[in-house]
Amino acid sequence: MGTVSKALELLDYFTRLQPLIGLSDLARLADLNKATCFRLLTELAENGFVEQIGTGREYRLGPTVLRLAALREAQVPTREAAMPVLQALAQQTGETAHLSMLMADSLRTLAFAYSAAHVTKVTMEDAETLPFHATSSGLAVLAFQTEAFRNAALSKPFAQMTTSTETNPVQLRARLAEVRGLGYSESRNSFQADVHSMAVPLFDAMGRCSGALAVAAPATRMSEAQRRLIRYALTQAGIEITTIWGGSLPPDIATLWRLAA
Amino acid sequence: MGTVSKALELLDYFTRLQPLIGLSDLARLADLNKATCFRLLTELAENGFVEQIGTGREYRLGPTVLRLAALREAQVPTREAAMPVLQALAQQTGETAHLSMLMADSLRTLAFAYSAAHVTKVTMEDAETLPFHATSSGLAVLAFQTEAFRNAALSKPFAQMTTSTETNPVQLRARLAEVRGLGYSESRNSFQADVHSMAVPLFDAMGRCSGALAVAAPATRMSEAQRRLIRYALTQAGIEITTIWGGSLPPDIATLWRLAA
DNA sequence: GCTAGCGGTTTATTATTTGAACCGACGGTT
DNA sequence: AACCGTCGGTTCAAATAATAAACCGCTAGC
Repeated sequence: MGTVSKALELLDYFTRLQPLIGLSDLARLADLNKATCFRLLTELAENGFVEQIGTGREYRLGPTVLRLAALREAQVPTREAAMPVLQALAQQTGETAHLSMLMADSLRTLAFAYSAAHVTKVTMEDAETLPFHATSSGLAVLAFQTEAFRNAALSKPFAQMTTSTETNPVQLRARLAEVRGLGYSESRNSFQADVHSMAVPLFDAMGRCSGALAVAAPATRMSEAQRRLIRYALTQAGIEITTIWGGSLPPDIATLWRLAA
Repeated sequence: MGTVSKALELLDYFTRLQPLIGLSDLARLADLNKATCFRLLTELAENGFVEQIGTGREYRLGPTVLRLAALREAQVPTREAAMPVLQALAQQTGETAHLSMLMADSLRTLAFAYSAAHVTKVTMEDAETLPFHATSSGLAVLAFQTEAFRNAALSKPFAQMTTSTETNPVQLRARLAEVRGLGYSESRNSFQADVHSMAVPLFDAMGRCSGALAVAAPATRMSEAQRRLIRYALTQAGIEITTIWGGSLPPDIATLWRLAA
């Protein structure tokens, strides 16, 4: 792996839960020599990708990422453009809606919207990594990737996140085939206990699946009628976001979703 | 300069005006060997910092920057938190307000807000680089940096952007001393002809100046009364944003701004 | 069917990155 | 107050990764 990737991967260790990281900690996390880590951090800092905070000399993400994000949004209005649809989806279904995108082979939460309909709801974190095998979004995205991508993803070990997490690759492949046939995915208590979620894939201009749209609810509220409602709302919102993004639905998905309506 | 910086600087060539760049173009722009440029781009792409677009194989900024920006905003709500103040400032003054931050030794526009009061207005671009010597924001920021920073910035050549641009380092130093004495800066026709702007510095938690807040108007509308209004509105908004950011005003600036009120 | 430029690849050469040891400073413990 | 561990940061020889020129196949324009 090149030096550049090492530096960029350092940025991945900054999370909502651990937004400040010291030099030695980061070197340990990234399994780098402290001197190497220091040099990389210094270069990142010189370019504003990280900055050092007063006491303890810890590092955090810097202001440059804001500038780049503003440019990216101006060119490809991904997040902002999808937000209204996401909010409408949350409102229609009365549950938490979230949008995830494929970034460098991992699926990350890009945005989410809550509904005010219930006090109990599924809560989300920004920029969380979603495991392919244990989330409806992950299944939806993985189902529509190339065989090569799927093989790579399925060859990694799967974390047993709850007692119901499916970790058998053979079973997972069967689930994915099923998802391809239905045009949407579903996951029950496999990421977090008591959470039932449904998701649809999203497609870019080249017809590649680049993310997913999902609705997650406490398992107890997922009645048959509610599942039908969510499936309908998801496919409609999926069409909308794909359109906004200038993407194109594969014909078979378009057909499946039309039948669901 | 390290390899990492070279890669990161590639990202700087993507602008609002040139959001898509081909391999050969970028190599020329960055003055890199095509092979080198290719390798760097590939590493950036593997990490989602850039992505390749269908036809022509051009590159553009990738989705990872959105994720990082979301994390940064969650930790340090810079842009979002300042937006309402910026909008109020534009409305109060009837002119264009903008916010810039120091990123890796260059000053960049982070956000701006227009007023609906006049049809003619100063328009802005996101992520634009503001020259220190020719903008009120640049003067405001430079005035409150360390002597070392100032020397470095003043030793670079200055672009003559309009016929009135001040490019004499000695004169500029005098201007900066004046800005320190006043607590705000002003620039007239020095960046764009017919644009008159005023700016105040913004300070972070360590009391370092990390950005500027400015109001820019067509020169013809800058009456004496209007300048007083803008100066007042700017200092108030400056106090507000500094507070929101958890920053602390240097005591002398606090005094100056209180007197302006 | 020619040419020029494109994105991408290869290769020996070269310069950069690397890691162990080291530094002074800080904070707790004995 | 002497000790200990760890912190952020530095040093320098050894090792590894980055580099540049030439080359490829391809497309578009003429």
